[in-house]
Amino acid sequence: MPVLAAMEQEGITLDPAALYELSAELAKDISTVEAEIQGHAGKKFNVSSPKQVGEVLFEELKIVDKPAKTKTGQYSTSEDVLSKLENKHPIVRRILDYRELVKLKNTYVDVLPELIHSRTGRIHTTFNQVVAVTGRLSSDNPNLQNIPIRTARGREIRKAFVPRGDDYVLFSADYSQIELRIIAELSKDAGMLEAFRTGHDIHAATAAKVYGVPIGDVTSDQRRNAKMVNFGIIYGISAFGLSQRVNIPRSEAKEIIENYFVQFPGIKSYMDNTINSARDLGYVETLVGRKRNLRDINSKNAVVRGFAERNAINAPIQGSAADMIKIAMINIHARLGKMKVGTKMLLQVHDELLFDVPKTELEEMTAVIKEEMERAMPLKVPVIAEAGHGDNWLEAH
DNA sequence: AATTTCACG
DNA sequence: ACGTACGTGAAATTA
Repeated sequence: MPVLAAMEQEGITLDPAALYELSAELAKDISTVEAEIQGHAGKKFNVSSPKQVGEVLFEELKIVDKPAKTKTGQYSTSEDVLSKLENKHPIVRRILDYRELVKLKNTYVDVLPELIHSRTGRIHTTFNQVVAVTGRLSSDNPNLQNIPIRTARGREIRKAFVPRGDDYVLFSADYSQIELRIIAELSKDAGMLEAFRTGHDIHAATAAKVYGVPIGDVTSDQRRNAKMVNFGIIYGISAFGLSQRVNIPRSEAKEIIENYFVQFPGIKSYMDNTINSARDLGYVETLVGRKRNLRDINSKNAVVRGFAERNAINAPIQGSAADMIKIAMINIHARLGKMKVGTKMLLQVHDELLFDVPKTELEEMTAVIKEEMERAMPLKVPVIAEAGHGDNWLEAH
């Protein structure tokens, strides 16, 4: 609590001028794209209305025979649906473009500058410690754990988060593949332990095993698929889920998963054991023994039970990573206090910590922060934190 | 107030 | 036959 309170009160500096400029650019692009969409549709309509978008795409343009529906019977126009229909009509790509731009403008660019505190001149979030069921933190009012980074326009927003002054840099340190390292720890799977101990690219190493090729011969497609499988493992994999994400037939996804479990038998048995234990006890535990109750683990409804089973797999993984970074935060905060330095912890984003660091302390802090993150909760495999710094949050990565 | 969508890890 | 990858928060629309 004291660590989070200090971070909340410290806040983070925003460059509002950069966002005002971006807002004007986005406004211009949004009206261009909106006009183009309405041109394709042959009429004006509210492009922000999923209902109206669905009617235009599936009743007027009829771009597909059997449109997907939401659980309330509306046409689904979500990103995963539309991205698969991009080749049906040029309007589809433009709707996705419109959505991206409007999201960024309305959720971040036009809102964050208004939240600069009148006295501190900085942005102050709230970190919630008892919201996420896995033990993660959450951040709200504003949420600073979901600042964009994946698209070009999104990265412009991240650039507006800057150091507290000219003599400072933003310093970021993030855990490398922490959830997969924790699976290696929990499962003790020999192949996964070995992959991390050799320091190989974990997704390439997974692909090499699953596809039966030398690691040097792994293609980018094979690596991408293996990466999706590794994510699937963390989430409690299903053939359906993998087939959706990789866009392959479910039968193919099933084969990949079966082969994965042949290559990593320790993962398979860990998952079976975890679910069986949860059925007996009614809960699962993280590495330091924090529990998540799973009241539906013995449900007779297969769908409900399936959710609980995936929770049983995921919660110890996500939760142990959350425990680890919290321990690191406590130790770092204590150490910074003792050292009487100007470095301040600003934000936590699940596997990343962000700091304001005086340029004079940069070398020292790189060593201290990395060390504390890596030693917070030792595992059977190396725990690696990667650090960077820059004149804004994007460059710090 | 509920639904839909989408931003992040 | 069913409905499905884990965890969040926020905005706009719809009911």
